[in-house]
Amino acid sequence: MTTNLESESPPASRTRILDRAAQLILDKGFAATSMRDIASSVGVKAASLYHHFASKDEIFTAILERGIEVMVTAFEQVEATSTSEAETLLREHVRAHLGSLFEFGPYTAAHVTTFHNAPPVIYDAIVPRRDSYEAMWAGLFDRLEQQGSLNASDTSIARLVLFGGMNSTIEWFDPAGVLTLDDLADMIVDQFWHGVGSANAAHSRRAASGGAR
Amino acid sequence: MTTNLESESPPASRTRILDRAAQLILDKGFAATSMRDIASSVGVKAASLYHHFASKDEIFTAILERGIEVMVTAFEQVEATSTSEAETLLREHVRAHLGSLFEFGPYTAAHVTTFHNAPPVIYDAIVPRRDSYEAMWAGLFDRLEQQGSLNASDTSIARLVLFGGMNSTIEWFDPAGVLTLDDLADMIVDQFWHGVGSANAAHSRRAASGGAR
DNA sequence: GTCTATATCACGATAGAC
DNA sequence: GTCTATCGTGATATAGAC
Repeated sequence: MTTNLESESPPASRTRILDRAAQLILDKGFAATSMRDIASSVGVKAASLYHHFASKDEIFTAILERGIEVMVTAFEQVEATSTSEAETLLREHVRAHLGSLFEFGPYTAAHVTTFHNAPPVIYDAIVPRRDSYEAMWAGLFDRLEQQGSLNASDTSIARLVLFGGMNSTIEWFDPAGVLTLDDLADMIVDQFWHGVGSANAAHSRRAASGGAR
Repeated sequence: MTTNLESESPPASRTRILDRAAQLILDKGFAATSMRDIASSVGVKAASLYHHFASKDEIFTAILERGIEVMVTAFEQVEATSTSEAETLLREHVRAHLGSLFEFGPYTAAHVTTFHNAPPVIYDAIVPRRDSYEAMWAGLFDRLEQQGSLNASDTSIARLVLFGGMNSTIEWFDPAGVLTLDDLADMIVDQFWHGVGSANAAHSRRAASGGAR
């Protein structure tokens, strides 16, 4: 390596600014996070941020985009290495999404918690990318359904409810606790796939193919 | 009735202010909603709001409290009229919670979407009430588990994931569409109770009591 | 690339007339 | 109970020195 200056107390790079800003926005929300807050967290004055970004909106937009990028990358990585068995495939995707929320910086978490009331200009700019990630999951669910692996009366709603459950974990799950993200993914997929109601109590509606549980 | 003055264009009552404020806060978030915004929506000037509330924080706190109050009332009403069958009871509770989100003003919806990054003072003031609502659900789940109706490896996590799924509906469900809230509650409980994985694909783990699905 | 200084504006809140 | 007028503060953003 020709230089090692960058290894200690780096100058305020775009990445460093975004890292800190994303954490603040996750904690306090976008509107309540000031440029002075971000600058202070980075260790510079507010005016210096404008050398790296044109506006506060641009910082927020970059964070939301990065959040999606993390999720998309995680999804594609599973697709590239997956087995064909339905439940296992879903488990890997759920684990990957949880990884996006907890393991790759605050970008995805900030995206999930703050997107829905972002300023309209930002919201509209991000929606297409967000839709494209959602389309990946919709495609996955379509495939599972066509295989006969999925039995929901409405797969879109089943997917959205699963998503809501996954995304809510950032509000209550502590990845440093006794349960690992693998454990959590297992529990979520178990619940989604098999249900948690006792078979005894519920010999109801779909008393079909003499199967499991 | 002795007077009917109050039936048209009422003076800015506390309730009317809170109604409008809750809707704005649901849409834009607390920090991005100004007293001028609220006043404009009510049809008065900002200074007039201070005749009814001491501060913006007080308005927000009142909205968050009312959101919980709506949920608690809905929960208690189900408890007071419920049958004993586990799945039906859960269905009624899920329907009641969805009703709180969609049918009783924007209070509960605003609570769910904006609470997590409320200013610390407000957050701390609301947490106890929020915990008491959560305790009601925890109690319900404990009862279901002791009956043998619930089969989750961790009932708290099962409950939190269900909650995440329910609460996410305010971001994507349109109660004016083809599906009713009853339909939605059915789908969510079906998914939670029975799972949506095909029995064929998943004769796995818990191949227990020759039951349903 | 970061700083000081500042322009401009919107915010929450108050005072006091009506 | 609502208004006009305003205070003090902190917001985003810019200008220009270093």
